[in-house]
Amino acid sequence: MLNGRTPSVKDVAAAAGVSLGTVSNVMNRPEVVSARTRERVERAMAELGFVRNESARQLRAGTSRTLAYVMLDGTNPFFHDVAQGIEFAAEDADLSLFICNSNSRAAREEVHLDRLLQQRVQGILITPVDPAAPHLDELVRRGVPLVIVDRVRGADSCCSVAVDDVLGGRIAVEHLAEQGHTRVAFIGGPESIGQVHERLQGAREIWESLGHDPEDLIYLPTDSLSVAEGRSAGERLAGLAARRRPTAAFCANDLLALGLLQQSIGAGLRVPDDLAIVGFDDIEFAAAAAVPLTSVRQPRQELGRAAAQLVLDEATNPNHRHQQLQFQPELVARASTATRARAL
Amino acid sequence: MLNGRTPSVKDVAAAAGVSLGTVSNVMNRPEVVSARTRERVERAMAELGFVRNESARQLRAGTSRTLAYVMLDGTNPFFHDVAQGIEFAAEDADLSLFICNSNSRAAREEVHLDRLLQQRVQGILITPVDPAAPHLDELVRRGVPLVIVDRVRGADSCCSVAVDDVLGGRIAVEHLAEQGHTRVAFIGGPESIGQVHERLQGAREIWESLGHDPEDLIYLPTDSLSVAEGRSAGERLAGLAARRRPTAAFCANDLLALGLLQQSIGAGLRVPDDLAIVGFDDIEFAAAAAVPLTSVRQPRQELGRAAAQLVLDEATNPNHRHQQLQFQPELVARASTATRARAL
DNA sequence: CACGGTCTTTGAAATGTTTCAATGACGGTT
DNA sequence: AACCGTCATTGAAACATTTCAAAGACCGTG
Repeated sequence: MLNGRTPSVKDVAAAAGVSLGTVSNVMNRPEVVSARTRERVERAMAELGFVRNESARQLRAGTSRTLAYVMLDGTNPFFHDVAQGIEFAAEDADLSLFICNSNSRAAREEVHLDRLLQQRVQGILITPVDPAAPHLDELVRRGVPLVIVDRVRGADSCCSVAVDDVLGGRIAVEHLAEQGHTRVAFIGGPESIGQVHERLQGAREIWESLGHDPEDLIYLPTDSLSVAEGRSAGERLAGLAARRRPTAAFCANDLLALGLLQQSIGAGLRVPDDLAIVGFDDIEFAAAAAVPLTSVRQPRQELGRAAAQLVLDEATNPNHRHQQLQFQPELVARASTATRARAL
Repeated sequence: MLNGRTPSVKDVAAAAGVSLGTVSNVMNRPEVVSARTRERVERAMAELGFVRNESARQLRAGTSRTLAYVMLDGTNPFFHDVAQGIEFAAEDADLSLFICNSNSRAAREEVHLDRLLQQRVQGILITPVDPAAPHLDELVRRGVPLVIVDRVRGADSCCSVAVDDVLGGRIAVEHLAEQGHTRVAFIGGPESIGQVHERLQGAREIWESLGHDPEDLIYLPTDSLSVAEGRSAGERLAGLAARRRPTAAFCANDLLALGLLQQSIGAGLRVPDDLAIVGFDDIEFAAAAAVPLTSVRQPRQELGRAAAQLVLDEATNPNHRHQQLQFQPELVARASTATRARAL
């Protein structure tokens, strides 16, 4: 029985008594081969347990059947939701999705990109550590279909899909202001992350346009966007003099908000009565928190799906035009900012 | 400039004025080629922007450079931690990791496995929907290195890596009993999942061996292991007659526990005073919950790492023996079961 | 019965690598 | 000057597929 080797089209052809080209036709254009031989070939395949060798196929056909997503941070569920969206789109297009994780390390990201290039994947989706990194230009120069997810690049040298983060900042703070808060903290960092910068910018814009004193929007910087940093920000918040202490906090993402929530409750504060909290992303765990978290919702799966469609367009449509898609975020109000009678 | 085509070894050879075999040597056994020509070839590669075609390499060399993990449920962070562990091991072995997600659907799992077979990946790690599924046998028969993660298969037809779930159930309930609870709920399901079954079994064993009435260990079945199901179990719990209502709950995983916690707090219960809660897995969000969750910790990354090592051994070591590795779980006590004076 | 047309099947080339036996170059030793 | 050994390079075959021009088979028509 083929002495162990895994059977090739040649073996199938021999078993079915046809030429090797015919076997290939059965797989790639079944309509061209007569019903009788097709059936014979298919039976031979089943009997031998034939599995097409994708490397050989790709080598000869010159086209890969996989997409890749390089995600930024595997510990943040947000990116998995994006990946899920991409996966659905890939499934529809009958492609495989290769998921990599750079863990926010530029070096790792580069290794992954290099591998993907070697693999000749059909397109790359990426949430980069640094959208301006030169190795991304490199991809563009090479002509690899590329879409930046949840970030944007200066020049429109490639497609990107993102959310209007300035607007996100505005609606979060507007919501807090409506609840009567007059001193609000913004928690997030480092500011070098575009997202953080823009959410803060939106927050400041609306705050001032509502006639509040810029001094009353307090920026508490963090080193990263993690639960632990949220806790530590909570401690710093608690350490502020009572008359300077904010009654509400807007966190640059939900992980921070969850950390802050935990620390606050642990310290005996009531949420939202003593401290109202707004997060960003609206990950599943935001709704599942002890005090369900108000959050600025990003259409996470939609983001992924749209990105996949763009990359496919670039890969297949000869007169593709790069686009910078922008989605609108939307506020999901929950208990962590619930309205109540507020002492003035 | 090569009129658009991406350069091949042939182009590099021409540019460097050497034979094509020499270029290959530079990549695969640099020690055999003289320093001068090696340098010349490397310069040519850099100038042309040569990237090795992995399909061709794999086709000829007959060996793939990637591992694959088919995860069961992308919405559960537990599996991402496992994946992370695999990724580290793969990184050490200089391999790529292909991550797929079956979303608990057997059909999707099968599609993924088929693709991976076509890709001729070096080995497959999987947390299967059903460990007894025939398509897994198929893989074994084909001789694909295979490791089952976080489940076990009856016969030792392949390697597996798991945690002692019976023990996990025992230590969870033992802990609750030590805190003085005399009526405890077990929340989880469906029981057809091996994990659930064994954790329940462990719970019952220790409960009875401590001299408690089996009737006082109340089984509240759920349809799945999600946050939403946890909430719904909480409602059922609240609906029980006061004299039958448990003072503690052991949940088959952390998602359930998080849902239960949220529902309970929302309903005005104090945790742990009115209801103590133990989860399972110890995902990051367990510690980050409003009331930090006591949980039975699985060594998640270790699980992945060990699984990767097994699959590599099977792939490379000719006298590999299948092993069923079992890790010990360990209780991480947090506020959700904190000791307090208990009314008897 | 020759011709033309349609529908199937075939055979060979091509894809980009790796591998390995064979060749070549170069010094040093007799 | 002939010979030998070492070290570096070369050339061709092989891997499993796809593609496409060309050949064959079959049938009806004139």
